[in-house]
Amino acid sequence: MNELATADTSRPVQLVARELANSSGYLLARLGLAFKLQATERAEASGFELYDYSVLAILGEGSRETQATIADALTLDPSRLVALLDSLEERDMVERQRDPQDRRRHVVSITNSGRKELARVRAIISQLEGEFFAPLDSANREALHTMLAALATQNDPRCCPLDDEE
Amino acid sequence: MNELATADTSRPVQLVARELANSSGYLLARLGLAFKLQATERAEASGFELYDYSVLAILGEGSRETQATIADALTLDPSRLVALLDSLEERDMVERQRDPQDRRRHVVSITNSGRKELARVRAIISQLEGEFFAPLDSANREALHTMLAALATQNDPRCCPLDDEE
DNA sequence: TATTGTTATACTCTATAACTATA
DNA sequence: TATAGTTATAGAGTATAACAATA
Repeated sequence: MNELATADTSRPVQLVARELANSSGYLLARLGLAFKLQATERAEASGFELYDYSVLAILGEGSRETQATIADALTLDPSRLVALLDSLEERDMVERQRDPQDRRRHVVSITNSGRKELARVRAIISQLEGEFFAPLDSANREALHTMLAALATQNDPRCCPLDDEE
Repeated sequence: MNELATADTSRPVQLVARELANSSGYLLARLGLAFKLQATERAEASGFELYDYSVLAILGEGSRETQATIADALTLDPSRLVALLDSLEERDMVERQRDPQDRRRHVVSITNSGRKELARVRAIISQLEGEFFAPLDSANREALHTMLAALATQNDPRCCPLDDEE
């Protein structure tokens, strides 16, 4: 139940301060949060946590990873990753195996079922992106992405190390 | 102390999944959060909470506001606003007065001292923006802002109702 | 002794619900 | 009875610290 929808008769809609709306940083933060919330909402409606997608995406690309490297890539505390992997493993999307070389390590890999589920979440997020960026035409969307990538590269090189073309 | 800085010798830097880095939504969320964290950090280093800036910006523009309208503009629960205003009032940046028309209401207004402090935070955030968006030249920065405003308008019209020029 | 993954603890944040004073 | 602002309560989320197994 959205209270904003019911309040529109009682008082005029309060606008964000112009000063903030004129700030690209503010818009960036606001839109970024909005996108994340919507992505979370849709993913959860289909039985995924948003982090599930990140984990599956990493495992779907790279070779088999150890928990420490996954946590590192996600900038996530290893202790938080445990519950995520427990859940993914219960649902047969990933497998944990002891590394014979170093029996302290768990080698995590994606299962066939996990790849199918990855395709499902990918489609959900992709659909959302289409809607979210709909106000921009294709050329502008590409220009936006290039600029965001440039900012991300400065902000955290781990994000977009080389401007490699898709 | 950033642990990433100390770990660079032990293992190769883990990169974000390409699939995520290629998503504009992901970059938006990541950059938005990064900007907010940096803004929070700098503001707090100067004795401000980030919300202080929002409140002061609203009061600095509009006429005198009631607590409900401020909370509405910030999409903040009125109960959370109380502590914010308490703090601002203690520091003589805002004043609360009973509305004679309706003694349940508090009319909140910015003080002269508050205007000076507003100028200070504004400068801090403005400086950060300059650094954060430095990878883009002036024309691109403007193009980016226009696109973000278009997205914000779709996402929440309360944010940027008309594309009014600065 | 140090490291990997795991579990337990404690703390912060915030949403919700009660409460008061006015209407 | 309903509303504006305030205070109190409780629950979620998470960072931190302890832990067991292995190196």
